Amino acid sequence: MRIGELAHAAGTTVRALRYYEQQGLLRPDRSPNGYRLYGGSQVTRVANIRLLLSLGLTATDIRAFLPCLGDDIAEGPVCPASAAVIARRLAEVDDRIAALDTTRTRLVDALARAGAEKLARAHEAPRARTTG
Amino acid sequence: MRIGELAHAAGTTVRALRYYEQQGLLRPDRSPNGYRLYGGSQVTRVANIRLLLSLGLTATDIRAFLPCLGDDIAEGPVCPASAAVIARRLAEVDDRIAALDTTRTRLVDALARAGAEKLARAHEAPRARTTG
DNA sequence: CTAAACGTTGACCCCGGGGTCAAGGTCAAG
DNA sequence: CTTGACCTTGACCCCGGGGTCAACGTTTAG
Repeated sequence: MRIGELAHAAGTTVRALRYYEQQGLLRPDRSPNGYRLYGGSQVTRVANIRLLLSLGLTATDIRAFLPCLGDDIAEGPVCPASAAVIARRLAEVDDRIAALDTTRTRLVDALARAGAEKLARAHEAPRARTTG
Repeated sequence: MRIGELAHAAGTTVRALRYYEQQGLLRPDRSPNGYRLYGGSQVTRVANIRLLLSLGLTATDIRAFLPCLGDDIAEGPVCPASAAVIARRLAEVDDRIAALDTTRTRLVDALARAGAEKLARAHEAPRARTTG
């Protein structure tokens, strides 16, 4: 299949596929006229790339998944080589969450000082509901 | 005082101050030779701008704070005009946190499938400790 | 034959908050 | 006069993930 067909099958755009290739995530064959040619398994591969991107991994990060990028990573096992990458990203996410929690507290505080006590109280600690 | 002095006093850079001005957050006088001239109160103003930026507000958002940007917003009341801006930003932060929580769960899950069970368990639910 | 619908590469645009030159004006001290 | 520290505006660079042209080649249908 050619790039347009793959883009359609994978629910993305031609531009994105060329970008993934530029980032070293895809290596399509070329027909004599220069067109990119993809096999059907590349649909899964592209889906995996997009899944990992949605998790906040960068294109560079995803290169660590190359050995298992053709597998069904949403369900099955992920290649061990990527564990370090995931762990690092996880740490970043934890940091981001902690920072946002701090920010949240300060915003609620500022809201209270803005004379919007009702509004502030409504937002007081909504996240507590998720654990208690 | 001139821009270099203010930058030093406010703990930031000349470039940043010019950027804030470009964004409409500062309006210094000009000396006959074109140099920017700032009063001492502008130090607080710049500190406020930087505080709000650190909370994730954008330069555009901060324009809503113009009426109270000279006050001591870290301690005293914030001008009511900015309440809506803060509330909106708060909603965004809540969304971000929720999204990151989801991402976190998926990352831990992926980590487990990567054969790094110990690592995954270590990260299992560290945020639960903050509420329980 | 021709037009449409594909494909190709290359290059500029976006966002946010500035960093980092470049090229030049101004002012005090030596 | 000269040096050096300060100031000015303008313009390009960064990151990530592409969007959106431009200018051109190829294939397919009528």
